[in-house]
Amino acid sequence: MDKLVLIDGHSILFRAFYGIPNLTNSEGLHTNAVYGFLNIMFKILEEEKPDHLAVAFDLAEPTFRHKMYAEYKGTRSAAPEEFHEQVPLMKEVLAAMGIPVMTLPGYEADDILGTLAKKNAANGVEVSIVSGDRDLLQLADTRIKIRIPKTSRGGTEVKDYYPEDVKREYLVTPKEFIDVKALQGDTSDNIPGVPSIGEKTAAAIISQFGSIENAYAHIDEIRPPRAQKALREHYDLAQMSKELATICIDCPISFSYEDMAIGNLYTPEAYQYMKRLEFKSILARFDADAMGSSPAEEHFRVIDDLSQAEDIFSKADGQKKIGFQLIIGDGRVKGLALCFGEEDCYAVRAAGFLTEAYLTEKIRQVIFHAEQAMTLDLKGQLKFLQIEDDSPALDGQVAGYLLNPLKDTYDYDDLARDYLGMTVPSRTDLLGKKPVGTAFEEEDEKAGICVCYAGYIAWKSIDILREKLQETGMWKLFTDIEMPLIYSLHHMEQAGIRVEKGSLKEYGDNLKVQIDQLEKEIYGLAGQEFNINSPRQLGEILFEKMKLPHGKKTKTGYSTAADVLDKLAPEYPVVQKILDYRQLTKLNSTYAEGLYNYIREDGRIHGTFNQTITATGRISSTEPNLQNIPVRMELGRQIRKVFVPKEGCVFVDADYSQIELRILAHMSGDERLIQAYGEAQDIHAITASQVFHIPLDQVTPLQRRNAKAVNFGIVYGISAFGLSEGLSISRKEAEVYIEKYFETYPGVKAFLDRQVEEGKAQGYVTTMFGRRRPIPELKDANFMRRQFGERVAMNSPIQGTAADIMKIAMIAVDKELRRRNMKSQIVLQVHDELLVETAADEIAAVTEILEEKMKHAADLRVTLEVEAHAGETWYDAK
DNA sequence: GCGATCACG
DNA sequence: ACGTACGTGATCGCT
Repeated sequence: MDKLVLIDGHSILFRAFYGIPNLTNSEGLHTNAVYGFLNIMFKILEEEKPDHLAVAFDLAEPTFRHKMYAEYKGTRSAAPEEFHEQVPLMKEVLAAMGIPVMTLPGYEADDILGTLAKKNAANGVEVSIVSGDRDLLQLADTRIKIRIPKTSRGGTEVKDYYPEDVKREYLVTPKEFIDVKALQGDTSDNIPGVPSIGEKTAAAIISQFGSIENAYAHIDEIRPPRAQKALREHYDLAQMSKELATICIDCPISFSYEDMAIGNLYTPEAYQYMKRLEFKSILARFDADAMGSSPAEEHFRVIDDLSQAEDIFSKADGQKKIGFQLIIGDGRVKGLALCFGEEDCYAVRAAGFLTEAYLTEKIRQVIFHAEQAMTLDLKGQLKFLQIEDDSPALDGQVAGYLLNPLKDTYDYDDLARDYLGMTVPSRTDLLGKKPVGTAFEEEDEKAGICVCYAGYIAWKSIDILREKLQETGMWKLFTDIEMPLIYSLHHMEQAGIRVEKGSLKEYGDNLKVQIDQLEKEIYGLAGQEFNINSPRQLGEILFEKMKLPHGKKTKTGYSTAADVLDKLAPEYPVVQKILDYRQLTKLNSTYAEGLYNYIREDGRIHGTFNQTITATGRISSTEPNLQNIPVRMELGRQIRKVFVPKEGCVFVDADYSQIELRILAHMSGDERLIQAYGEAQDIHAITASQVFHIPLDQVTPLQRRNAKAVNFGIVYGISAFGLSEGLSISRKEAEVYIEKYFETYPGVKAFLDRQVEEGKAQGYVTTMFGRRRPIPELKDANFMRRQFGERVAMNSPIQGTAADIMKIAMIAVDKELRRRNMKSQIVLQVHDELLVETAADEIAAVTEILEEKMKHAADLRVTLEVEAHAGETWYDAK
């Protein structure tokens, strides 16, 4: 069966433009629409596997419709410049892939599509037309499928229309659909229509009468009267509109079926385009091997012989700049990369005389004798690399993170692309899923190349990364905070935290008993067994079978989120039980069982603390996440009792009190807020007192709660909607609160406005310590995303500064503990909290160090308050 | 692999 | 009209 896919170029490009977040390459070219178009196209090609393909575009010049109707506006005149500049680019990219780009003077893309679709379908070809424009539904036919992509939440879904689908949705045939459109009131489209007839009414009238002509012939029978009047007065307009909306199916387009045959899309020419546009996921579709390799590879050498290694190390020793990389796999050193010039790139394999100890000692020497040594993921190598923060080692990934914290990865190929303008094969390109360590050990040739690249790119990017960090004012942040932090995080990971295995098991077993009980009760009340953990099944049981009033509508069904169920719980016992069940299963699977599996031989959990993940500068915690251990609910909080210090130790826990609000006071310089925070212990109460004009001692718990929610809102980037949700009040009331807050603290308002302004002007906002967060959303074509950008502009300087301060404090505490050779060690950092496993005889000293270093990590116009407690478990130390 | 949910700051 | 509080990660069900 022959298959032809026809794409409505402008329409799909336009849709992608508004559907895909703003994207620019390093030249500053807007690329989001092209990117979205290509993804939709590839998706369709994969689904349909057609043998023929073509894309039609409109031309700027007038068409036959303009001649028919002087007022005709033509297609989509009001798109922004960012869209228009992508149209020629799109055509070039398609041409590079050998895909026919069709245009026809005097006609629109629709006409080309209609003509080719009908002609080829008549010859027995299966045709798919891809468009975002529903007017095309008139072309649906037995062998013509209209495919309309919907950019729904991230992914693109394609909705298909054969004639019966059009009938189902609009109650009319494809041919009649033109009449529906013509009858319909103008909806910002380019075609005039009869005013005040909506889609529903128009569809009903046409399904009854078949056409506007016949409807007009029965004008007295038209219901509702409003529509009858409209058609009576504007019948001529409707006819005109019908003519304009009718797609021409015999326009003089000369593309033959053979012209549209799909050849090899993955041409070197197309590859160059994808490279330039930085479409990484699309580049992955190309066979990189066939596209030629980087000339740097000529000088890559694999070493597995001792005497050669000796030569290289002695040549490397004393080099000012080096790139290095320990290759680790299965907890062992498999080799290393070492680079100190374009022609000196080596992958040294650990084998025979080239032992782990030999390699690590040699590289340690080379690093210490260098002025600058760069590597990627230094923390991951510190277990083997016996160096401390007095070494000149720099981490290129962390540098890349500071320069743009929004990326997912900072691998050598990312740095090569972003800072060296080079396209090099990634680890995955070279090795697939296989770990480098294993592949290198097995003498895989490509692994040698991969290892060399790591060293080569680390070496080659030293200068540019330093320059960029200096240009952006982040060099100090890099060298004084982020680099030392690597060592502190490493120490913390090495320390781990002790967990009582037996107690954790007991806790889990206890939960399981209760879960079983609840499960039975829920089945009883529901009248059947089902998977309570499946939101889909649960929704069906609650809102269809049991007919409970459903709250929020969702994408895939009914929402069964806690805030929805909370409202139903008082009235329906089963709902409360489901909430309890959810809580218990969460505690059991994520915490009881989840954590249990991470306990190592030493009785401790050694999680990973990631330094290059968050957009704001915070660290994150994985495998397991030790930064979200329950605390808010008592039952969950009990888990903290299994986190215990080792023998002879207690925990000392110290946390900042309202650090973000204090930072807001300082950064905004609002005198009233600064004074308020200087005086009062209870920040939320004093906010209530000042905002609502009540004496501090007369603030009610409700007023305090409201003030607290407003404070949260301010830090999150205030919006009336968000606050109204948080407080379950109307938007109007929320607006009043916000207004009163800003009247009370005008400096805060000015500060937040300034962040948004700066964000728009510069493309990024900054923390007190110069950390940047780019906010591309502020320039997005999509309103919601722009709005999001504004909230981010308000929040990031605050959250980011808090993160900076905590990092400074953490480094200082860690260094002090080590300087004094103390036995105590930091075991956790939870954003505004440090947990120290403290030797019994060091409690007073540790408490003092924590308070001192945390309070004085930054010099603000308000004091930083720290609360410290000692306890036998984490539960008790809070 | 992604959405829904829920744990934390 | 749009459809939202900021920042994370793990688990589950489902395609």
